[in-house]
Amino acid sequence: MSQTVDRALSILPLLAEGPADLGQVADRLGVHKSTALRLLRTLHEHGLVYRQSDQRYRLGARLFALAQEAMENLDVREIAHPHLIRLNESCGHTVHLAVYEENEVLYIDKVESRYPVRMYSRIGKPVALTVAAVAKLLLADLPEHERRAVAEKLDYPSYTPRSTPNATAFLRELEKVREQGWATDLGGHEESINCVAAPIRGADGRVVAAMSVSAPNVVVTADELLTLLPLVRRTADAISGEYSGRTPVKGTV
Amino acid sequence: MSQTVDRALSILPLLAEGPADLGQVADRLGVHKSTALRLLRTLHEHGLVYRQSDQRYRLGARLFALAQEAMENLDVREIAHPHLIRLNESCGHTVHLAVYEENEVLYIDKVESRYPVRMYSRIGKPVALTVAAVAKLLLADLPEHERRAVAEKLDYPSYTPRSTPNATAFLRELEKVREQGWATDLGGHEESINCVAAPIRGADGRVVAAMSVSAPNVVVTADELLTLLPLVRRTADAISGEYSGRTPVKGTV
DNA sequence: CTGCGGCGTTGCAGTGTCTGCAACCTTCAT
DNA sequence: ATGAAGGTTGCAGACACTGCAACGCCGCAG
Repeated sequence: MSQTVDRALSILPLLAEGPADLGQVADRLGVHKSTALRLLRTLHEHGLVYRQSDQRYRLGARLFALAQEAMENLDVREIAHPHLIRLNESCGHTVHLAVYEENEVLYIDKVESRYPVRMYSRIGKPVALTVAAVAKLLLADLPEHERRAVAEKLDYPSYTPRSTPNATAFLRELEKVREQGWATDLGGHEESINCVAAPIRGADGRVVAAMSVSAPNVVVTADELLTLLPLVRRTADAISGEYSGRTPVKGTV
Repeated sequence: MSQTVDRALSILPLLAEGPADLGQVADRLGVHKSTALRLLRTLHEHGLVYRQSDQRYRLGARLFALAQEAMENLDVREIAHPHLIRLNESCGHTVHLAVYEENEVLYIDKVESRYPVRMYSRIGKPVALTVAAVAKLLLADLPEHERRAVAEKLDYPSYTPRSTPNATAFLRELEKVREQGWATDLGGHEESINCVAAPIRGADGRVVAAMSVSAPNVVVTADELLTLLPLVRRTADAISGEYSGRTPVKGTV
């Protein structure tokens, strides 16, 4: 909508790939060097871009701070956090919290497992939509046409033989998830990792977030993990209760 | 430098404070609603801004993803991480890694303590410059005039009676830190928390990052914490060695 | 049901801001 | 010393951005 801003913002993902010098930025934007310079300067003034010692540009510190603040403003996260901790303390596995936004699902909180085997995942990282249990829950709650649109636009990478193969299978899975009110990922993303997930709902019943417990095969089998389902659902429901204002939170006025 | 981009970027910190509607944004920017709308739209297209269900604007998901990628591109962090983990495993306390950038010091990594007492700090959060041990190390390494300029521009909040009171005291402290090659914060930020920190240097000897171990009084006294200094320094040196390419990293070709 | 007020959105004309150019400067390598 | 490469600046012209005003939408109250 706004050419100048559009160009300036296009610089950010470009720099996210790694540092670049003025010429590279100008080329990839398709603008004159002087133009790129002025855009970078503006970004720099706002701290979004940093000029490292070799004169090349990198993403800047304020970006972290902004992301940080944005995160702290997410009510769900704040409310959910103590519950996630408690769940982790009682079962020992990795616990995730995720939300859906604009065709992406991303982790907004994570509590690490209490044993040395760690999962590779990070707060802020986009989630594999087609296989992750939390993604299934969040997508399953979208209005029908939107769900269909998303499902057909997606790629279906075969992470493992158990990955969701295509849109049809995915939509069927979402339908199932929608009805049963919980979801799993049994080795669909990484062969040896299973997840079980439950939805967190707002006052209007819409799914606002999803949480999951993940554990590798070497620690517990899929069946054993599934025995945690009631606990996961209870936790998710407790969070839903607080989030939608139904459950008064002790300690709050 | 570029008015349009400048205005657009000013929206981000504004939204970081909390969601706002079109009118509020326009007012605070001092522009017409239609102008604000177009800026917001552009930000939206790039995923930096999200329109929540009540039509108000919030910071968007891509911001997390960008911050995430930026962080993963920081070589120091990647190299340091396993060392931090190991240090945490051997001493049990909270371990931080921080860098300096444009008048700010911020945590770029953190390993939580192995006991229930947790510190309030977050990756991406700016650090209290005048008291934190890591900040002292990073500022102490700045060229003299810059160090002085920063010191005089700062506020010196009295978090505790032991907080650095003013620029003079701070500069003296920095000089000391510079000479001894390590730093502490003994209850200067939070009465009951002590830190001991060491610098990580690049090939040219400049301080590129600083790491610290923090622990509350209730767990160990300041004196006990200080006995960890050699271990902290060894860890920092090991990281420096890898970072500057002096130590070949096993497992890497 | 209807009229009102608030808020977001769109088309348009004027102009102020951004663009690309070309010349200049610095740094580094030959 | 000389040249090349990349960064920086001033300028005139073009066009993208701005603010306005009118419109549409929704919720609310009479």
